[in-house]
Amino acid sequence: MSPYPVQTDRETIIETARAMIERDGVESLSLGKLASELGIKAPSLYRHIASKNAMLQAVIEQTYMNLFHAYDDALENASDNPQDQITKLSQAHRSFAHENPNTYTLAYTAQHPELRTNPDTLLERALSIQQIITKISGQENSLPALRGLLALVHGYIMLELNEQLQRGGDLSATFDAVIHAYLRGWQ
Amino acid sequence: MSPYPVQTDRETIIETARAMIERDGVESLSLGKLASELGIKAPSLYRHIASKNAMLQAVIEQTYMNLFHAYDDALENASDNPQDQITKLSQAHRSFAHENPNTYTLAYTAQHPELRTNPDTLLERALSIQQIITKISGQENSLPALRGLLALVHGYIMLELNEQLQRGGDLSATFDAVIHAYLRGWQ
DNA sequence: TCCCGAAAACTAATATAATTAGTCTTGAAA
DNA sequence: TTTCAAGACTAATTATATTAGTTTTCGGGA
Repeated sequence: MSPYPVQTDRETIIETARAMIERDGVESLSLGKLASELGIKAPSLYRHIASKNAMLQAVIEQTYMNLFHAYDDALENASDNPQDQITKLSQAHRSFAHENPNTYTLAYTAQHPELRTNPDTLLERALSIQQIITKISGQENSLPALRGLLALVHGYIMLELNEQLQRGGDLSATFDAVIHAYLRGWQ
Repeated sequence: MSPYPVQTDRETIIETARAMIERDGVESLSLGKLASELGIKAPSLYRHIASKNAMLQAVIEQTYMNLFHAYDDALENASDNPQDQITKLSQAHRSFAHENPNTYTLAYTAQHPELRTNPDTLLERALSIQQIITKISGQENSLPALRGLLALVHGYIMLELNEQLQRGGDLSATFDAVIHAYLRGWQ
């Protein structure tokens, strides 16, 4: 299977890159530093990845997978009350973003089209959350209500991460209150 | 005032950079291309700007100024009904982002702390919007309600710009409906 | 056991970018 | 007319992504 003194493989590269981005920010990640952390030289990376952008794309995809895993954990700890499920999912999303601010931001603000994640990956998750929302908003409003929820959760997090909510107050409690108000508006 | 055959000045540099970013994206803006568009060589830019980051920071600040100008225009065309005022402001914000997607995204996702805009610049605007919100949510909830509104508007726009709302439907109408539901939740 | 091919590493080289150092030019003011 | 400072220029440095071409060594077949 593996010839030579194999130093690394694609999976290790992606995970190392992910960790380095999370630690130091995307801006400061170069293929040289990444290779060095892996004990190889930069050009050797091209045996495993097509380009730096392709590598970033893989990091973004992995980040979504990790986020979805956090969703799963959250749903396991939720009651069968839809309001509670949405709250738990939203909190899980926010916690994930706070634990992984740099990769989260990377995943959600990928400029280059080349870096965008396949929508189908996201669709399946969206549908299952939409089913929960339907119980609150009704069938006819479930897509708008879902879109607004995602916008609210993501927007709140981005404002926090960009330090644009600096006027004090308990930001966790405010988050919960805002979600609650939003859901009430659709009932 | 101006010695030599002056080719450019700071204001022209910033505005040209802003236009180029809007046209081609931040990623593809180099000081070389910028200088070339201005008819000079890259090192000459350093007579007017301290660094590329300082220049980006100025572009971001200008973008906020332009956004605030759009707010002013919107309020002139609004009735004295707070619900109407918030709707008009939100629509103006969204329109601005759609007309200036690249600079809008740059302004709102500046990674480097070096690029962050002075919070005081934003505070004055936030306060005047908060006054309007107070009439809907009441005094005690006005800060959370304001934060949620900004999150909702910004988050919705970012999802649109990142092409994460691809399942059809009238996105403008949905935006209005989502804002409306949110405000109802705080009444 | 030996050899050989392919995977995966390496070195060298190229192109693009940001930035710094040092020099030249010229318009305005003395 | 002389001077000087602002603003331009060229040359050089450092990083970085990427490509080309070369070397190494293991595992499987002769």
